[in-house]
Amino acid sequence: MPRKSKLRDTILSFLGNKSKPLSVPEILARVQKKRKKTNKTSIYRALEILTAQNLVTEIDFGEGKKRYETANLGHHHHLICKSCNKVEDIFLKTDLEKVQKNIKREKAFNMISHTLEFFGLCPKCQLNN
Amino acid sequence: MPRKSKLRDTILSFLGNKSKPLSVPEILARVQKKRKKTNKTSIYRALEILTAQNLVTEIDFGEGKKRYETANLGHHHHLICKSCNKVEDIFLKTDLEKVQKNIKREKAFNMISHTLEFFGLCPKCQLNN
DNA sequence: GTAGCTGCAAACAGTTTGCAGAACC
DNA sequence: GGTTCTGCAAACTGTTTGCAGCTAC
Repeated sequence: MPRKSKLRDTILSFLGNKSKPLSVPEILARVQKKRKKTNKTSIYRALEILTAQNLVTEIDFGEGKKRYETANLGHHHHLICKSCNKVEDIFLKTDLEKVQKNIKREKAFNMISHTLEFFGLCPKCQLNN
Repeated sequence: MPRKSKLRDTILSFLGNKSKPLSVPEILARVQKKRKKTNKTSIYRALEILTAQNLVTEIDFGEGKKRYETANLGHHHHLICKSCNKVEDIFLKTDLEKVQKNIKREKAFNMISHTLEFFGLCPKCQLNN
């Protein structure tokens, strides 16, 4: 059983202030402003535990590194601006329920999860062009 | 303008034999069976050109490395088995046209692209449990 | 001959592993 | 006191960069 850990609490508070999903280097930089000697290894291990506890969700925007966000928002997707990199959460009403059911029926594929991210230009960046 | 390149032709032929989308290490291993001294740098640069020419598509299954497949199948998604790692192509009839239109209308977000991958258990692996 | 392609060495970024010491309960 | 957490050093993997030599046209 995991014990109380100040580091994990700190990370959770940063991910809670959700500007956007944070990468390990970003989390490390923020944590080190409070505690200089914090090590990246500890961040990786803390995130591993938080993810296993379903307190944090791992996402991947195809940047070659993972990002993390609090899980308490529930299942959702993201609009990622290719120009300013802003990330907006988006909750699909019907989601992909029907699509997944069709796949299960037609392919006998037992669905566990899916990833769905949208890339484009946010309203602001559409103007600056 | 790109010239003719034996390496790019070789890579294309491997991606054409599509077992599943290949990563750079996998492509390198296959190419080196034919030409031992082929360098990974050349693979990366060849793929960069092929991607720019829209002959090859880059995909990311969240493994910490990119994968590549021929673009000639057209836009599609993947069913990835979490047990045996088999990858099956899937073509969604309606795709996400409607979803994307709604987002554009509601959020004024100008959509460029999206990623959508499904993870689960293939029929075979459902039995071996 | 000149632009593009390739190999090699080195660097770089994110991530993982092993071990010793500190913190928790 | 034993288990969990943390820091540090080192390694590992995928990717990028600079430069010199080779190839295609």
